[in-house]
Amino acid sequence: MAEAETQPKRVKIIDVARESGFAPSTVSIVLNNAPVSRRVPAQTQERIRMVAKKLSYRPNIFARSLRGSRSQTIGIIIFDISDPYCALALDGIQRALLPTPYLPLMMDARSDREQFENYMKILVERRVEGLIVVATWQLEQSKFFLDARRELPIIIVGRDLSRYGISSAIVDNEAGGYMALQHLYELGHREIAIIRGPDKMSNGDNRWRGMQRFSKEYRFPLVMKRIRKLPDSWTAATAFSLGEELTRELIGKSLRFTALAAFDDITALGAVRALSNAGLSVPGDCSVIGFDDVPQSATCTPGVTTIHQPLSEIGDIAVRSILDSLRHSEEGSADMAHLRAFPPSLVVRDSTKPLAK
Amino acid sequence: MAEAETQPKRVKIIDVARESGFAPSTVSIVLNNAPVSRRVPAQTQERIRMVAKKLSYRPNIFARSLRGSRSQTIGIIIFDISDPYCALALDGIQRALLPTPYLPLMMDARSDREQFENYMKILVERRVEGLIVVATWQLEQSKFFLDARRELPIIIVGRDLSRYGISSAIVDNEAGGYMALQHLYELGHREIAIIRGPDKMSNGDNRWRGMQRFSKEYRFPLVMKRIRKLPDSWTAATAFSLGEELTRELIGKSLRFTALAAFDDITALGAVRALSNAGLSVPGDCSVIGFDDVPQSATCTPGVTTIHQPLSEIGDIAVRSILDSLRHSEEGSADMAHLRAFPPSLVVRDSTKPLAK
DNA sequence: TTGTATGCGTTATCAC
DNA sequence: GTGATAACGCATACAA
Repeated sequence: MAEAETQPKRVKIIDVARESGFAPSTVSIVLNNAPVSRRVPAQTQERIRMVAKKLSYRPNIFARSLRGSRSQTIGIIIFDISDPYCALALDGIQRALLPTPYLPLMMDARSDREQFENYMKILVERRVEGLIVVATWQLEQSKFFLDARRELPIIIVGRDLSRYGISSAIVDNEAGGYMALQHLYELGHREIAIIRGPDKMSNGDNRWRGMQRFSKEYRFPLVMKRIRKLPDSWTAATAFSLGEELTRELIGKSLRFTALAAFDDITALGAVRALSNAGLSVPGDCSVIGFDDVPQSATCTPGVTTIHQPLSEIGDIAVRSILDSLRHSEEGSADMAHLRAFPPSLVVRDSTKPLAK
Repeated sequence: MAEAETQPKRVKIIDVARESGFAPSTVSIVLNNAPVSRRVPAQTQERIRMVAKKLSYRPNIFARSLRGSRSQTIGIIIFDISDPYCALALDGIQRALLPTPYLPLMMDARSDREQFENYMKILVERRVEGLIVVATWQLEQSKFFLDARRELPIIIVGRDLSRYGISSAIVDNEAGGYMALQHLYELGHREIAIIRGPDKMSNGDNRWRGMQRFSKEYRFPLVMKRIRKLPDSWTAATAFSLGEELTRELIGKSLRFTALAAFDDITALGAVRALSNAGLSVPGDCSVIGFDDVPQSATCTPGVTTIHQPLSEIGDIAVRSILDSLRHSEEGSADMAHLRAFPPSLVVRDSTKPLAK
């Protein structure tokens, strides 16, 4: 209704120039802190800046990006923002990006591979200067990654794709698996059921590998019949019901187990549901441990003991890595793909307790 | 590795022109389906399109946006993506946006008011053609909204700001509050504790109003001493512990209550924790109902009965509203701010059950 | 030290 | 029907 009256005319650099009495180029130089600006008198600079602020001048990004090809933005592409793990990682990344001059441009693929690739193209097209990918599973090596990597620095959070030449930042999953099993063991549990990750994890399932290492070091044999593997159909959306189903299956076989280690928190929550439905209490009859430390493991009752991922640090490193690469490519120096793995930590809540003698 | 390495050089419209033997302007006209293109022979069009595809030409958005001032993007600004409610709403919006030619440009303010306003400015600056704001609480009338509204269509999801001339899409909170209380009542509960929303909700607390209406219609008095109000410090991050605290308080006063209606799901989860810590079982000793139907109310055990918001529809309407406004302003027709309220629905899980006689 | 001229890739308005 | 040309707003090399 009110839109016909005031067409808010944008203030351009030439307006600032006129108002301050200098030429547009001078204004540009000053406002961008160009190297040459060191030779323009402080007084001039101040005057220009003042006028710019007074007119609340904001450069037109399209013109700026068209001219140079820098956009001052970092692309963030998330495989599925409904996945609480992704949301947590995103938070870390955003916080790390805040003090930098870069603007995050985020896209959510909503678990759709095609969308994911499409968005990657779009982000490159939008001239993002770097790309941070948050994808925790079901992400195979993609031709797009390699193509994109030729044009801009790129890092992936949550998966290890370093062997394909893509920098990666992840939690040390093996250490986490080790810790989870160790925790149950030290509480006195010896009959432990395990729900492993799906085969398809291109990580291989390092959490499982960590458990195997623990088993070896402590000479504590893992009994195969108490172990189930998540199917490849496992996603953030199906984790709960799969966890419930596999646990029901374990219970049905009337295998004894006094503790259960799940591949992740949501799977663990499904396990809790199954145990409860079978009339077993957690942790009374069975201790349960998860992995990831997503918000729901803290807000359910009993709170679920889990392995925490330092996503704040991971986000930090992801951002720093991108900025480093940017600087490197500016300086023409080499920039190797690297893998950063961060140590997880144990968060003890109420779903685990010492084995009653 | 002997494969032909194409340098990441961008293909421009002039390349397509050369390759197809026509002029850049003709190419532009055809590829954009401009009105004039009706007069260029089908054969020419086809040839141009073919070449464009062959070279995989993608127009430079910066040049395009600089020239015209349309960006083909819709801005989405989220007050806090960690809030599962926001995440849910976002999902609905994204899905609705998918089949349109508009690209979502999303920013997450991470609960920071200043960031929020800053991002709003940035989005306007980036020439988004419309703005969808997802903010469920703690959002007062902002000068920015009104300013922005003069430049582009804007709709807010999750709050009713229609009285300030901002289109809004929300769930019918009053109906929801009514339903929640009705559910407990029909299960036979008469001693019902209630945790109301904070005063600061600029909605006023319509959920509470709905409960009052139920109370009147059913001649079922609400007993004040069983009612607690969330403090203004209530946020997505503090909801759990506030719910726990208020419930502990209620229990401590040894007031009898056989059911509890919480302002939202997370608060309800806090209540469950408090009840459990006090040795009371849910729903055995006390039924609990939440509001929103966020994921964690389904994945905890027992699952929490709650009031579901049709966020998919709400997202749909938000997007449609923006597109309508866009069309209107193109046609110069009037475009009134409106309020759309959607009916919620009851989702019965395991945290409520009939009162044992 | 400051100003002028040029080009970034498109699209729209004209002539042809 | 098609093609040359101007303009969008800015940054930069170069001239003054």
